[in-house]
Formats: sequence, C-alpha cells, structure tokens
Amino acid sequence: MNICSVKSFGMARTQGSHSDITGPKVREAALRLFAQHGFAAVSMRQIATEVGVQAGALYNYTSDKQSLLFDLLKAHMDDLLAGWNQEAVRSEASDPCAALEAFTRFHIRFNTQRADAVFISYMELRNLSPENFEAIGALRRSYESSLEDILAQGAHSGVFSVQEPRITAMALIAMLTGVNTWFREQGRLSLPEVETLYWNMVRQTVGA
Amino acid sequence: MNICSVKSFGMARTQGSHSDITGPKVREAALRLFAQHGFAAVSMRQIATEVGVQAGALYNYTSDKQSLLFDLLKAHMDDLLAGWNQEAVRSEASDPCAALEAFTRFHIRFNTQRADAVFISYMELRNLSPENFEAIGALRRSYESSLEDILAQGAHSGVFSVQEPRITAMALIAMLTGVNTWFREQGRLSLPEVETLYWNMVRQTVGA
DNA sequence: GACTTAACTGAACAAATGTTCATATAAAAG
DNA sequence: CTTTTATATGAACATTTGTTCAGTTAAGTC
Repeated sequence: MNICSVKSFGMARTQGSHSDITGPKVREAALRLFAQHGFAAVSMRQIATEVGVQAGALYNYTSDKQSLLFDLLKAHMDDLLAGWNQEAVRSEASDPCAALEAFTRFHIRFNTQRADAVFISYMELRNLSPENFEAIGALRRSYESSLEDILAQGAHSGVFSVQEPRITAMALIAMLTGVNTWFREQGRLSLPEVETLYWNMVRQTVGA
Repeated sequence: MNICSVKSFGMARTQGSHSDITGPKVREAALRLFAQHGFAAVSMRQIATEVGVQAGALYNYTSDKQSLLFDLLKAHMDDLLAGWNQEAVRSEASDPCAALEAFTRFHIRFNTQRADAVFISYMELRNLSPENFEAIGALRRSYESSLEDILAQGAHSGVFSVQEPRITAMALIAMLTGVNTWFREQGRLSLPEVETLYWNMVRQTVGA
C-alpha cells in the first residue's frame, strides 16, 4: 500500500505538485544511500537531508523505513522482468541459441545500468520481513526460470550440451551479474565489447 | 594491532584462560550475526548476549566494532590465500588444465565451507576504513591474479582459448562463488558432484 | 477575495547505540 | 594463605535512532 498514491483520487493540485518531485527524489536518495552504506547504516535523517527536507516529511512517501526498501526492490524486480519480457518479444528468437544471446546481452546491459539497485537486491534481502522476502524471491526465481527454460529447450533439441539446466542457469546468472563488480563506463572496454566477450564465454559454457 | 595478543607476551595464565575460550566465541558470534543481519544492524550487546557476557567485556578482544569486522575479513582472506597456496603445492599441477581444475575444486570446497565469511567479504567492505578496505582489496586481487596467471599461461601454450585472462578470471570466480547462493549440504547433489559439474562448465568456458 | 488541502516543519518521544571505567571476581603464582 | 592480575560486571555517558504530530506554509479551487 503506497501512501504516494493518495494523491491519485482525483484531488486537486496534481499538476506541479511537489510530491511529483519529492517522491522520486526520496526513492533516488534512498537507493543511492542504501547501496553506498547499507540499509541499516542509513538514517531517515540522512535521506531527508539528501532530498532537502526534514525527516518527518519522508512519511508522506513511505509508511516505514522497511517498506521504502521493499518498494525499491519490488520496483527493480518488476523492471527487470518487464524489460526481459519486452526484449524476448522484440528479438522474437525462436532458436535457443539466439534466445541465449539475447538474454546474455540484455542481462549485462540492464544490470550495469542499475548497479545500485542490483547491489541492494543481493545484499539487503535479509532486512525484509518474511512475506516481503518471499515476494522478491518469487520474482527472482521467475527470472531465473526463464533462462533455465532456454537452456532446457536447447538441451532437448540438441544444440546445447547442458546436464543440469537449473544449475547452469544459476552459474551463468552469477557470471553475468559479476560484471558489475569491475565494469566502469569509462573503462578500456565498451559495453558492446563486454557483451560480446561474455556471450562468447556463455556460448562455450553451454557447448553451442 | 590485536588486543587479544597482549596475552602472548609470556604472561601467566595462558592455560585454561577464559580468553582462549571467549576470544574465539566472540569472533564466531560476530561472524554469524554480521552475515545474518549485516554489520550495521548488529549491536555489540547482541554479540555479547550470544557469547554469554556483558557488552563491556567484548573490548578485551577488540578495540573497536570496526576492527572486529576487519579482523574477520583479514583472517578469512589469509585463510583463503594460505589454503590455495597449499592446494597449488599439493596438486603440483604443471599443466594449466590440471591447475585450473585444482583451482575450481578448491574454490568451491573452500567457499561453501565458510558461507558466512564469504558473504561478509562481499557485502561489508563498505564498512571498512579506506586503509582497511585497501588491505582487503589487495589480498583479493592477489587471489584473482593467481587464477589469471593460470589462464594466461594456458592461453600462451595454446591449451586454452582465452582472449582476456583478467576478465575471464573475474567471470569464473563470480560463477564459482555463486554456488554459495543455492548449495545446501543436505541437497540433491553432493559437493564432489557439484565440483565436477562446475569443472565441466569451467573447462568449456576456456575452450579446453 | 475566501476556502481547502497537499506538503512540510520542528519539536518531541522512548529506545537503542558504541564505548568507557571503577569495581568485583576468581584463578594462577609465590 | 597471600598477592597478583586476567577477566568480567554493570552502571553511566552522550548520540543517534525511527516515528509521531500539532502547527505552519503555500498552492490550488471556487
């Protein structure tokens, strides 16, 4: 239940309202600070200072510090799944090899562009309540399964040599997400070059 | 500078001393709690309760909460490098392919046995002071370089097809460390089975 | 102009934080 | 038994924490 959406009940002042500016600012500041220092180490007052507001005002945009974190993680996972669905449709890859290449390139491109959210998604799950933890976990497993399906189909049709599609999917996702630990925008290698390097490794891993 | 080592200056009561029991207990409790809840979310009082002692007594074993974390990370990295050195000597692998297999199996075995320390080593670096961060980073890079060297040598002698040894090393380490996110001791697959599965993937990745 | 209400302030709250230290305890040494 | 000292207590400290809320401000509607 998002307090921000109170405004959408056809009330006045929907244009130029500060909440349209402050709301995103709160989420951006929280995302950056959580990634930098960790959820528990960041105070509501630090977030408020970053936004340019007093701590009390934050509670117009979240009911809790906890649900502020959950909203960020949920939005990230929804973005990820929506982005991949769109990519899968766009590339209309019927053969598993093309689908795997599309996944590889999408995952690297998407994750390097949101390093903060990715980092939080891996590190701060433990700060969620059990239900919220389960909700994020289900979304994650759904994403992992979409790669597993590609691998299983490729193994079935004989273009991949993969014994354990689930485990291979986990291994490949870990490998691809690892790009975030070293990749820098101004580095020696461009993003397309990195994508191609990793696609070559992925292709060899599945024996295609 | 470790306060625990004060005792080692040839003083009395080195046998049966409580500090020989409490000291390790403090580090074990801190390791487990930091991994479970995060460094910032764990209070000195929680650690003390776990040990069965009052909070003030912890300061006989660490000068700081910060250096308690650093000591844990430092000890883990030292363990890792010592373990790998020993393994590299023991397997006396002259050819790159055998060396790569030794690395793969060692990394999986070592890391799955210390999941808490591995998790902290990746998540809590941001809570270190700049010098301490750099110290841990140097140890990590040294470990990464030992894999990079194997890959570079294999590429040079033609048994591997690896374009970028450094990036391939990062990719492989990320893949192998990812085992920790799903592996469970009582699971369907035994550790040797997992090692073999991953070794097959690693071998294919480097084109050997 | 008067009125309504979204957005924010600033003070307040109890609880918890890391750390220190004078004091107590009990185990080893002489 | 007496002395020494490693080890632990428990209270105290100044800050900081998440959260609430009565009141202020200003932007929109009529």
